[in-house]
Amino acid sequence: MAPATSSLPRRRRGAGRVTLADVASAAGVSSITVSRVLNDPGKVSADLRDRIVAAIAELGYVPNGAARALASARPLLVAVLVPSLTNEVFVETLRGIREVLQPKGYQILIGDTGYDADDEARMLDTYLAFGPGGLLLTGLQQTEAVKLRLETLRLPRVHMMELPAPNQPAPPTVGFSQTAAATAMADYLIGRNYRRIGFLATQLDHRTLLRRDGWRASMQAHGLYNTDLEITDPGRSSVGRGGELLTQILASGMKLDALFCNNDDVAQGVVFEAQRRGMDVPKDLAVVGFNDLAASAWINPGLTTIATPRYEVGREAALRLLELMGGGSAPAPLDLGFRLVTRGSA
Amino acid sequence: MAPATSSLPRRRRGAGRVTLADVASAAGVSSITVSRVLNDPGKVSADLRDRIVAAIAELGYVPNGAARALASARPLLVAVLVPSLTNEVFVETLRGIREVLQPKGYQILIGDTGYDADDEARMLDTYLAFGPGGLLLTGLQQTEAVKLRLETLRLPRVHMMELPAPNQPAPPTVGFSQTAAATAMADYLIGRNYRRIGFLATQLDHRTLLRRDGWRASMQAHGLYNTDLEITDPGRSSVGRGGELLTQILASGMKLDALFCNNDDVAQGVVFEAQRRGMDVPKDLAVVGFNDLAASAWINPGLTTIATPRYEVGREAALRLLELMGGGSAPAPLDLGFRLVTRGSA
DNA sequence: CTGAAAGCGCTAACAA
DNA sequence: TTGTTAGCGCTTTCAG
Repeated sequence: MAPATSSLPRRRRGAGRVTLADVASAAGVSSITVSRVLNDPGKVSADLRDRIVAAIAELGYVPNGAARALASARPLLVAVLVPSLTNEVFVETLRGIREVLQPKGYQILIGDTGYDADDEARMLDTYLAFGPGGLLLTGLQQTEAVKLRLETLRLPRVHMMELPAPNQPAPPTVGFSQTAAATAMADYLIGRNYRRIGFLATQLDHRTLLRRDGWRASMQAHGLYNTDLEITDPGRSSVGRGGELLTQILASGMKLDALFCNNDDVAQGVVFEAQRRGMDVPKDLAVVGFNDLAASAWINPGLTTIATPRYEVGREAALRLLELMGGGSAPAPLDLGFRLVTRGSA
Repeated sequence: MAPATSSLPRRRRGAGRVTLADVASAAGVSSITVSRVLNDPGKVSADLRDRIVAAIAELGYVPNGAARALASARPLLVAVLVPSLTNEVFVETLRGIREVLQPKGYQILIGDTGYDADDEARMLDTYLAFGPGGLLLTGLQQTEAVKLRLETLRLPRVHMMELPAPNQPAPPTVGFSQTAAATAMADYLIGRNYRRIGFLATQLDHRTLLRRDGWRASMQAHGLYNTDLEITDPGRSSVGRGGELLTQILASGMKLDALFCNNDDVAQGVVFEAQRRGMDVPKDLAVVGFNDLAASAWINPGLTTIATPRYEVGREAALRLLELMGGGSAPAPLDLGFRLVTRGSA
């Protein structure tokens, strides 16, 4: 006698994962009923539901997301591209994103572009292959190729952290004015009677350049601008780099009464190094940063800085993306502002 | 005359994404040939290949990952569960993981469990639905339900950061001995003639408890152990919390000559707060941490701490996972060790 | 080197 | 409330 299963098509691939059909036959129902229990339990009678739930548990069934995505054409993923995971700022943005998207059933594919536009382009293609329902991108500086692809795909997307030029057509964006924030900070320093205010720019990503523009605007408006005051270092920002750069500045004989660092990591390093050299911050050198990282309130002296709404940027961007994915129309850019936080360092 | 396409089945779902078949007909070949160009270009003649590549570019074709995963049963994802993305340690572990897995074509699904075993369990189920080829988990303390599910699934997995008890059956693991590291640190302090060495435990995750055990072992071996020396705070670790806890300790009138903090964040906060109070570190109070975060070398005084091989843990764990996914047999636990880094703080 | 047919596991549409 | 049928877009198997 032939084995009972001989007439069934032999399972060729996919070793032996438990499928919907397995659960269905164990519970004595059709697959679609099991599917309903999973997706819309209200549509199945309590009786059957219990039997099916029991069968699922017993067999250890795990739904196959690929099959589900393919059949329903309803995306389960959102791709998020940030420049760095090492940076507290983007981690908090991600937290905001997650808190909005996860309850809605979306999983997040996180891409770390390493501040590199070409890597971003490659990563985008990879992630697109997973059929995400939407995209969350950092900044507005994508490569031309990426922009083109984004346009032709017509995939819902929201850009984060910056703001488009006013009165220009722009993709949905949630952020704040990096430039205005830097101008506010420079104005503050000038108001405190600092005159030789250096700008220390590391990393040189687009947001750093916007901050430098903001500082320049203020300095020029007050007749204090001078090219020498711009100190540039293409390396990655870090506390250590901040210390090293202060050492270089001092060695160069450059005279400054204040130093505006493009971010808090660097500013903290400058403060630590100044301390090590017995300099008094802010008397010998005022130091300010950008972002208000968690530790900035606790170092000595506390760091004067710009508090950026990164968590809120994440939340609001995700909220807008949700609307877009639901068929809503493109929202206007949202400016979430910033806050100047004054502490002992300037 | 009926339109040329009238005999084709009407496309019901999935609006209008460009498919393999579209590319195929544009290039005048069959879909499978296009598929081969994508997956194994060597098997297609240069002539056809060029035509197909052109068609792909022209139509802006993006492969559908769900369909590919479903048809090939070859997983494209690896799920990684870490307790926190805010923690530099895990971010560096992730970097190691990515550097190994991405060149092999795997994308990474990152889960942030928030140090919560139940959330970890939920997250695992969600991620399992994406059909990952393997799992990278932090620690060895999963809930019973999770352990059971992991056993029945027989999904390749590697645990990170800790080490299983010796001579016990254990899942593949890459890490180092948290306990031995803490013992080494306590021994070091004792060797420097510190006697009243407090242990400041925040967060209370499993690795913190292991570190406490290591400290206890050393203290007991030297007859210096005393329950009062254990200071416990269930809140999340942070620089700020470290400062607050030092304040509490001082207010309580407790006398200590050294403080062993369960991680560097907290230790940094303690150092900053001590500084603020005009205390001399290490004379009035020696302070040590755990992990050797980037900033720990730069604060004043530099922090004596344990350098942990988290980047290597990520790399090695990913390498082992790759082997397992390729059908290799379970590797023995790998101990990557640690390094005691002495700086000014103790 | 290229293609036809079948089917991965699930859900949408329609029927009973 | 439940089931039947077809098909999502791709790759596998097997032929040519």
